[in-house]
Amino acid sequence: MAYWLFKSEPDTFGIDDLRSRPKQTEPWDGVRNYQARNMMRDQMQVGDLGFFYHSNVKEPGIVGLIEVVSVGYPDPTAFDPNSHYYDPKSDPDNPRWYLVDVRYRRHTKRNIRLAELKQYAEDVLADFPLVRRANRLSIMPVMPEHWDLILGLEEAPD
DNA sequence: GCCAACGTTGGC
DNA sequence: GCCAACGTTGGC
Repeated sequence: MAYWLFKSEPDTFGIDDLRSRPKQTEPWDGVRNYQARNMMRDQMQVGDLGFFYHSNVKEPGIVGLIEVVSVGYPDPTAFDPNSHYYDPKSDPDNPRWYLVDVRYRRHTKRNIRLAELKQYAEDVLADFPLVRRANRLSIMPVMPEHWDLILGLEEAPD
């Protein structure tokens, strides 16, 4: 079982949107970055857990927990000319983009803000990509010790 | 709105 | 295969 972090802009798709979906489940579509694709296609397993992170907002941070409920499979939006995520270079016989389905687990008790996580950027979270400057990876692995630290922060005063 | 960082594209 | 130009991400 592995841990991940999934970034999303809540104006596009936020934790509340996921909770309101049928079965509280949604394909994590539209990822067009090879590193992120590889993680979904090759590494994610059913039962893996993820942090749901809100980016591009006033106070970016971790707002919830989600669960991976499928292994990787081709992203159908890449084949749909009407989709915002359409990629004519992705061939159904040789798909370029993959996704997993994720299910809502819970909101965190509070927004565990990026600014707060950055306080640990020089020590315990030194190799956590999220706290590095100008990090653009939309999906990243979370080491178990980092996962535990962050869940501990959830219980701390805001 | 600014801009740093970084991924992608395409000319050569 | 190099690398400049360009586009996008995302914090601030």
